[in-house]
Amino acid sequence: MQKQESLSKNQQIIFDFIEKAKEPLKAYSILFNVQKKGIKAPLQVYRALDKLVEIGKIHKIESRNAFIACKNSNCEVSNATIFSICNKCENVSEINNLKLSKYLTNFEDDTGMQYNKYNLEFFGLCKKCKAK
Amino acid sequence: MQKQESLSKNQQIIFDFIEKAKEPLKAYSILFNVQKKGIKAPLQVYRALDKLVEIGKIHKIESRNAFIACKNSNCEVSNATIFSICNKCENVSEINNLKLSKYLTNFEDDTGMQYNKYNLEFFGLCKKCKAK
DNA sequence: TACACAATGTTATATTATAACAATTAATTA
DNA sequence: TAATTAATTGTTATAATATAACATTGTGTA
Ligand SMILES: [Zn+2]
Ligand SMILES: [Zn+2]
Ligand SMILES: [Zn+2]
Ligand SMILES: [Zn+2]
Repeated sequence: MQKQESLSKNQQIIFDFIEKAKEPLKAYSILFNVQKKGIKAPLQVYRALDKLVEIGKIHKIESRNAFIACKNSNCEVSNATIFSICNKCENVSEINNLKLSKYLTNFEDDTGMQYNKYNLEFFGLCKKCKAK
Repeated sequence: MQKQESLSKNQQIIFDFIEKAKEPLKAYSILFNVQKKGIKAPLQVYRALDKLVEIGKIHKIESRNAFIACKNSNCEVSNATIFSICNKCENVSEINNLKLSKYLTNFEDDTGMQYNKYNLEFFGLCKKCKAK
């Protein structure tokens, strides 16, 4: 079977919902909201999420257990992610900084370990919250 | 109240256990193992973990929901963490790379956001697992 | 068509984490 | 030292996140 081009029914439903959202969504919040579309069980959500993460359409924000659509054409595969997270308003956005991503992709430590993936999360206060 | 110098009883018990471990430990695994010391409930573990993370004695590996002792004198406060994670043997170690940590600490994006913390996790195959 | 694999449906359960409230211990300061 | 305040502990219950196991259905390929 060739590499999948299109999403399956459940994958599409769940991706559409995440894509429309302005903030990262939690699995059970997604479940609650797509029940009208016929998705009834957590596992149906988690399976779709797993696949969407795998193919890079969405990313998991590990520190929040939440999922966000990829808006970065540079990371069609989800092996190199950088996020900016506001600790006050919980706004999350994907950072698209070529210099930084190159730096990280090329990073080598002294242990001989071979890296094929990384996830970086920056925390702080966004401009709005800082002003308050 | 001044900044705490010494750990409380529960904090010490749980820190000792994590410190002796060679791999990151999960909260309920810790709970199971310290029950003989009189710690009976999840909340007792989570409270100690929260405090230990806050003061930088341990770190949470977000992608694994597990905790590891800090072995890096550079990050007595847990606001700047970099980990190396083997996806096969699950070995985790803290990376102490001054150049990289400086680069990240000084990182600024174009949104005017002010960062005071970051967490970076690299994934791949360690030397051992690569050889197999 | 026959095969292999991906995706779905369903029920139950495992794992991770917090709420709420009462009691106790330790540091501060008057 | 006594009163005050903050940190820590103990305890029960429950919330939130995630996976196991198994049967079935869809989909692309040979
Ligand atoms: Zn992305
Ligand atoms: Zn904000
Ligand atoms: Zn550390
Ligand atoms: Zn390994």
